[in-house]
Amino acid sequence: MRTHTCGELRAEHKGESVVLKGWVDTRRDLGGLVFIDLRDRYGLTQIVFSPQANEDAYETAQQLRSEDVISVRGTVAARKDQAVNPAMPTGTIEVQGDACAVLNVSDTPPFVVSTQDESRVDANEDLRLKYRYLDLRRPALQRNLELRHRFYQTTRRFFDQHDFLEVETPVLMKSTPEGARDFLVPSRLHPGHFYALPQSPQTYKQILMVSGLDRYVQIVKCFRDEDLRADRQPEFTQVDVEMTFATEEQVYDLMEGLMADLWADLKDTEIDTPFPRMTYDEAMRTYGSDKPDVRFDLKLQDVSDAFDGCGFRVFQSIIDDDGRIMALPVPGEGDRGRSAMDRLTDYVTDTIGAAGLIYIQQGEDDEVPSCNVSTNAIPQEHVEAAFEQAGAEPGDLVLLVAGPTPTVYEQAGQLRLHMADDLGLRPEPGEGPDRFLWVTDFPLLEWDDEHERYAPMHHPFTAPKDEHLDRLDDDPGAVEARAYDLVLNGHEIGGGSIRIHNREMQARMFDVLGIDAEEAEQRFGFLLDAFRYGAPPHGGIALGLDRLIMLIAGASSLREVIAFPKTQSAKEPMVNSPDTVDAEQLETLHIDTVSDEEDA
RNA sequence: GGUCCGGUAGUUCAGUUGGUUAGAAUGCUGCCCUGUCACGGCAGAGGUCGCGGGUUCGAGUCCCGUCCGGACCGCCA
Repeated sequence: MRTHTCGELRAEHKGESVVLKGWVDTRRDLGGLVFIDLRDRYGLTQIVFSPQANEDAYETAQQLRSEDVISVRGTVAARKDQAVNPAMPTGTIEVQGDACAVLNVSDTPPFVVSTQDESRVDANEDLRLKYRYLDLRRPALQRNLELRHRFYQTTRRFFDQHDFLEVETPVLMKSTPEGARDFLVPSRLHPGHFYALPQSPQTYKQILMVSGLDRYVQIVKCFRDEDLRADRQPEFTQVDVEMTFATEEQVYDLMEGLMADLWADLKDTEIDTPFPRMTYDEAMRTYGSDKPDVRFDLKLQDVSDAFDGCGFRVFQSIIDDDGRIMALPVPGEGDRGRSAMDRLTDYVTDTIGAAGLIYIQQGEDDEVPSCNVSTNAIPQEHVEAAFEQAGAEPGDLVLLVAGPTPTVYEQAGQLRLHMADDLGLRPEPGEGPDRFLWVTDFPLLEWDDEHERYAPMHHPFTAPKDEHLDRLDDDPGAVEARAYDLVLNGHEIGGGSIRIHNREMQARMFDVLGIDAEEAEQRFGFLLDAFRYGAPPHGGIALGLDRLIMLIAGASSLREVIAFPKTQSAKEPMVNSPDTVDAEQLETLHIDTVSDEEDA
C-alpha cells in the first residue's frame, strides 16, 4: 500500500520506511547509482537506488524508462547540504530504495511528459490532444483542473449559503427557433422528431421560478453548434442562476459576492466591490465593444462634427447617412513612419474590414498636424479641428475609421485592441490587474440585416425597460432592455436580465420578433401557459465557467482548462469524434444521410 | 463561407536564388560512469519533407488543389 504521495515527504520524515507509487518522470543512471524522480499528482520525489542498498532493486531501476509505473519501498533520508535541491518542495530528502516493482511499463511517449525542463514541454497541440492522457499528467493542466474543482466547491458553497437550490434540468430538450444553431438528437420512438441539446436551460429555469423554487442555481453543460474560437467551445459550462423577485441590483450584489469568494479562494486576492458600471452606449462609443477591456486607456472619440462640411466626399456621404467618423488618438506615435502606417492600413482593410484608414499625425518637430489625405481633399482647418477634438497633442497620431453605426464602433474597437497589443499596453493572460465591469442598458433588439427584421440582443425572454414600452411598436431599435453583462479584462464572463413574466408582454415580444402566434404557441406554449398561473417577477444571470477559469488560470485558451476539449474544427482527436455510425443505427433512428454532392 | 500563419527525424525546429548524400537540439538504442537532479561522456539508429497534381534537366524550396492544426472575420438569442 502507498504510505505517502510523491509531494509530501519532508526532512521530518527522516528514517521512516515508506512506499511510494507513481510514474518515472526522469531517470539519471550514473552507472553504479540510479536516481529516479517519481511523479504523481502531488509532486516529485527523488528515489536513489544503489547496489549496496539492494542489488535487485538497483538492477530493476536500471531498466526503468520514462512513464513506467512503479512501486518503491525505501527509507527517507535527509540529503547532505550540497545535495539539497531547493527547486523541489521535497528537495531536502530522498528515498533510498530497498525494493522496486514495475507495475506497468510504458512505451516511449510521443512527447516528453516531464515538465522539469520548460524548454522541452512544447509539443503541438494536436499531438497533445491526441495523447491527452499524457498531456494531463503535466502539472500545469492538473493545476487548471484543480482550480476548476475548487471553483465548483466555492460556487456551490456560496449559493448554498444564499439559499439557492441546485436543480438539474433536462439535457434532451427541444429546439428553439432563434439563437445559435442547435445540436439535434434524433428520437428513436418518434420518427422525424428531434430533441435539441440546450443552448442554456433558460426556459426551464424560468419555469422553476414559476414553480416557486425561489432561488435556483445549476452548474450545467450547454451546447451551441457555432464555429469555435480560443474562448469558445461547442460544449461549455455555465453557472446558471435565477431568482424570484430579483432586481438588477440584487443580481449585481450576488455576483460580486461570488466573485469576491472565488478570488479569495482561488487567487488568494481581495477584489474591490461593487464593480464599476458602464452603459452599452458608452462602451460602444468609447471602447468600440460591448465587452471593453478597461485595463488600458486608448479611448475612442467621435469626430464626425469636425469633418461636417469638409467637402471630402467619403466622409460627407457617411455623415449624411447617419454614419460616424471615429478617432483613436494614439499618444506619442506622431512620428510613426510611412511603411508602418501602410502595414496598419492593410490590417484595417484586410483584417478589420473597414473601407480604409485615414490618419492625422503631428511629429515632435511638426508645426501642425497633417493628414495622409491631401489638403485639397480635406482642408487643413478640418484636419486640425479633428486632431483637437480627438484630444490629441503634438507628437500624437490620430487614426480615423468611418462608416455606418454600429459597425464603425466595432471596427474602431478592434483597431483599439490592435494598437494596444502593438504598443504593449494589453497585459498578457494571467498578468496585470483584474478589472471587472458591469455593462448595462443594452438595447432590447438589434437589426438583423440578413433576415431584415429585429432580433433579440440577449434572448426573447428579456424584459424591456418599462419606460421604453411605448416605443416597442414604432421604434423598436430604441427600446432598452433590463439586461446586463459581466465583463472581466475584455472578456464577457456572464450575461443576464430581468425576464418577462407576463403572458401578454411575452406574446407581444414574440410578435415584435416576427414569431407568429402559432409558432410561438408551438415553441414556447409551455412558457406562455405557465405565465397564466401566477408567474412571479424574476431574473438572473449565467456565468461562463470555462472562461472564468481560463482567466483565473491565466490561460490563453479554453482548451487549457477543459479536460477533453475540441479543436477549432470541433473534433476531439483522442476519441476521434465526431465519427460515422452503422447504417443499422441510423435506420433505428429513422435517419438517412446525403452526401455533399447530393446536398449541393 | 472568408482572411492569415503553420505542417521537414519520435518531438521542437533550421534548411540560402530551385542544384551533390536534407541538418541541429532533444528523445530513443548500446557502451562507460557511485551523488545526480534537464547528470555527464562516447557511439549508433532514426526522414513518403502532410497528401495529390503541375512547372523544370532538377522541387523540402515555385504554382494549383486538398487534408490537418492554430489565430481571426462572419457566426455565437
